[in-house]
Amino acid sequence: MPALMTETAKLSQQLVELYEKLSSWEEDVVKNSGLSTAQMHTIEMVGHEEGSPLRMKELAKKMGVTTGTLTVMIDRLEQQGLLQRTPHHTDRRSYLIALTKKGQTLFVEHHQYHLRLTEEITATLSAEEQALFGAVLEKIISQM
Amino acid sequence: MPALMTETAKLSQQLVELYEKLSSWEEDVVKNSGLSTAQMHTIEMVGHEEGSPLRMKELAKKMGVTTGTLTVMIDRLEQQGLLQRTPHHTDRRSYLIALTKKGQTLFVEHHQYHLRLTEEITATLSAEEQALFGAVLEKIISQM
DNA sequence: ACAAACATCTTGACAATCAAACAATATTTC
DNA sequence: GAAATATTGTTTGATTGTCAAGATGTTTGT
Repeated sequence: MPALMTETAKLSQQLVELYEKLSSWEEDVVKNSGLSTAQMHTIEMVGHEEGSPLRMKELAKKMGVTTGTLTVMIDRLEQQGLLQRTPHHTDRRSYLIALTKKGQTLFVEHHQYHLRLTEEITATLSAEEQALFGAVLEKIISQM
Repeated sequence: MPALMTETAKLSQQLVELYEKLSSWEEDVVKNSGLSTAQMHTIEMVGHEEGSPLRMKELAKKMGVTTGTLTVMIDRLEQQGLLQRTPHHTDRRSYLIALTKKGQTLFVEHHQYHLRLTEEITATLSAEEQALFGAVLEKIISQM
C-alpha cells in the first residue's frame, strides 16, 4: 500500500480487497460441490425464500438477471434434482421455484461454510470490535 | 431478518448483503462505460500495477484465471485501445501488459467512482467508527 | 547441442448472459 | 363477453468468459 494515502483511499482499497477475498473464497468452496458459482448463488437465493417460493420473474429480478437467463439456469438445476418448478395455484402462466430435499441439503451445507468463515473472521476480534463491526455494517448496508 | 439468530449468523448475512450490494453497485457503474465487469476488473488489475507491468502469466495468476482466458480478454481490450502488449526486454516469450493513455483515463475515472462510494459510505459514520472499521477490516483481510 | 521447462497463443467446448421474438394466460376496455 | 392489451415464461441467436489440451516459439540446465 502506498505510503501516502487519504483515509478514504485506504478504506476504498480495503473494501476492494475484502470483496476479492470473499469472491475467491466462495469460488474455492463452491468448486468442491461440482456447481458453478452462479448456480450456487441461485440455490442460495431460492433457499433463502423458504416458505414463500418465488416465481421466475420475481426470482430473476431479485437476482438481477433476465427471465431468459433464469430459464436455462433453472432448467439445469432442475435436471440435477436440486430444485423444481411447481405450477402456481391461481396463475397458470407461472411456476413457483423451490428446493428439493437434495437442494435443501446442499443449501444448508453451504450455509454452514458461510458460518464457519464468519466464525474464523470474528475469532480475531474482541467482543467490542465484533459488536461495533456489526453495527457499522448495518449502517452501511441500510444506506447503500 | 429472522428474529432469532446467533451473532455469527447475523454477521454472516450482513457480509453476504454487503457483498451483493457492492456487486450490483459495480455492475451499474461499469455498465455506463460500455465494458463488462470482467473487462473493467482487468483494467483495474493492470492499472494497479503502474510502474511494474506484469506478464500474462503473472496477471492471470493474480486474477485467478488461466492464461488462455486472459489472452482473449487482453485481445479485446487491446482492440479497444485500452491497453497494450509490449515485448519483454530480456525474455522474448513474454509481453508486459500496460494501460494506454485512454486506458489510464478510464482507470482513474473508475477509481474516482470507488472513492466517491467510499465517501458516501463513511459519511454516515463517526470518526471513531470510521477508524475502528478500518482497523477491523485490516485485521480481517490479513487473516483471510 | 539437446532436453526439459516455460510463456503465450490457439482451438474446441460449454456456461452465463442479454435482447428480441414467441406462446400461453390474465387483465382491461368497450 | 369479445377484443385489445399486458404479463409470464420460454426460445433463439449472438456475445463474452471460462477451461483444458495442444501447438509454437524461447530459455535454461547439463
